[in-house]
Amino acid sequence: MPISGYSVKNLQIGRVKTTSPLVFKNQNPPLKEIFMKLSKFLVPTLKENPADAEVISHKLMVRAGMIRKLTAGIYSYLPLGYRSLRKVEQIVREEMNAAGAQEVYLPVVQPAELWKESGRWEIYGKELLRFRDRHDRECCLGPTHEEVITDLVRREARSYRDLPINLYQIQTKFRDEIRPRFGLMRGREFIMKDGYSFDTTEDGAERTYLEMRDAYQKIFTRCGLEFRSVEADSGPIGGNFSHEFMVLATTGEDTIVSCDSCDYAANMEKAETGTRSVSFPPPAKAPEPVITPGASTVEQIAKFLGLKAENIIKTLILKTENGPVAVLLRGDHELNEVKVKNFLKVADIDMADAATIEQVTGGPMGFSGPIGLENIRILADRTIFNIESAVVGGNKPETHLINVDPRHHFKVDDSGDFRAATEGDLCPRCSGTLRLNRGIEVGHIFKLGDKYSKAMNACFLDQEGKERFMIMGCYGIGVSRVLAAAIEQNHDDDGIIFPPPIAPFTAIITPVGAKSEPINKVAGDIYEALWKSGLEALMDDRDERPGVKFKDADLLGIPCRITIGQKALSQGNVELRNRRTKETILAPPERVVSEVQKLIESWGQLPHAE
RNA sequence: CGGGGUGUAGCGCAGCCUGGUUAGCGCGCGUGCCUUGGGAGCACGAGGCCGCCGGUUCGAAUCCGGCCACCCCGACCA
Repeated sequence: MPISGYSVKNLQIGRVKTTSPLVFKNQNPPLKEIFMKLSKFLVPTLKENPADAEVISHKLMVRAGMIRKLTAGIYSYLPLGYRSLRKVEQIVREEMNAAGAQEVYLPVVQPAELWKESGRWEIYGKELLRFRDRHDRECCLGPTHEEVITDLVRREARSYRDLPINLYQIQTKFRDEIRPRFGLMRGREFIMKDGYSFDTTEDGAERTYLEMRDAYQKIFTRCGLEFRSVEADSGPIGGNFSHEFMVLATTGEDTIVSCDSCDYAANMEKAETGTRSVSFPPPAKAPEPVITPGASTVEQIAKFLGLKAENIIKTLILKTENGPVAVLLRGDHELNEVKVKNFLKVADIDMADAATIEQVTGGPMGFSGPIGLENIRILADRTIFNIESAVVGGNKPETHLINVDPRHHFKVDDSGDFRAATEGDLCPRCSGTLRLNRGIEVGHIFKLGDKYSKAMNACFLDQEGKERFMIMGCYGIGVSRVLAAAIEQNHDDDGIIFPPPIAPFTAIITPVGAKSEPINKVAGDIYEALWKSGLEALMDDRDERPGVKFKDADLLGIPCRITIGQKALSQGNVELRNRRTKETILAPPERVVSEVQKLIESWGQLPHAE
């Protein structure tokens, strides 16, 4: 049934006659949005969870009618999902523009030649979807656009006068993931904002990097998300020029490490650990072998000898392309492979197999120790030197050594930080304590240096007329993943709780109870008033029972629900309900706009739902 | 790619082991009545190449073989 005062006829009244194709009249609000009726909107909500969904954001997005799967890792966005997606896009766009970046749109299909030039045709692996066109030319679908952008800029920017330049696009990417999962979180086709900067100097590139970092802070703040920017491993580039932006959510796949008293934060790969050194007297006893039958793991040895894992030093034998190395770690700590890789400057690290261990140590797997270990480089995590009396492997079957003092009883080649950070570790920057949290990576910024400009000969002439390589940076945001992450972070048992800036609508108007002319009239008036003040409202004009409307409104996660029913209306009021706090207030219709505005403004001050 | 699992109505599932009339159930959908503040009730109804191909059999959703798709764990990766 039509909302009182609104019919198709009214729609015509608002139509602007364009007198000339050169005259563009901007309408606010856009014409068609004046008719946001749920009865006409494709929002197929479901009561039950889809069988193939594992994570909450996937379940809720399907149930709320935001997305539908076409095939593995590939989704269609329905009107509601697309509205939210475009909100995220728009925030990204505005902040990128404000930071001086320019929007472009690059091809999805790319020629193999470019990828061969950068060397990635061979390196990239099977995630790069390759195919041939009718002329049998090799092509691929763009998983990222370093090659294309570098090619563009090297052709068009020849002088330092053309630089710096920072270009970005918001576009569909394709990565043929081995196992797509978690809905939008790890799809094969996804929407990404990728940006690339070209500077003339290292200093300039670093300035651009910091500008992008600021822009990213603004973007995720504006999206209404709780996030951290964390230091990430920047591999061969070095320095603090790789940051990941993580949305905090207990369901996140990544672990982030942050200090509880300073602003240090890093991902697990990068996270350093602080140490205090402990002093204790020289050893009173000499190492002594003990027979440890069948006890090869740290847990077994600790149990067998009746001590804690932290009194044990475990000796890991690793294989690298430059031969095996030994790494000593405290029994309760885990290896951080990236730290070892970076320290040794090697590309590959693997746990050694039993045969290699026997060959290197002379003993079986599970009984390796540093004493008597020769012809192998030994790295020690520095925490082992705080163990006064340690247990180590004996390099013989069923044998360990006790009473071992790491400072006196064996030698190591290098000591340093080689372990994974753990909850409660000392902060590497201050005297605070490290905490571990789960997060979802939604953005990554990276200083590329001249990796691509060198490979693809992207040069410019400097003031002296000398040819130099451009210094690049790249900056990604998983736009579709932001949406999923927002839901992982903001939901409850009833459904999604969208932060207002990325909600598909700000308010949903829910007329309930027996149909009556006054209720419909008020609903229509409120609807019009909200749109006129720039607040996007969805009218639930369906002929459904109140329970159905309430459940759907909760599921969709629209921040504010305005209920118009007989009871309150007889007192001259309508109800406004905050999706997040579930608080309901009464207000007369003419105050609805200001109350909705108030509700939205108060949103940021509240703690997040999770 | 290794291991495990599932394909039956739009969605969620039972039936399969032990072959046998017309393949069921819940939700959803259509019509009518009734109801109207948290996913109501009653009645009637529409909707199925039982994933695909082949085999066994008088007879296959059911047994056998092959293929395809999807899901989970792992490895991999952003």
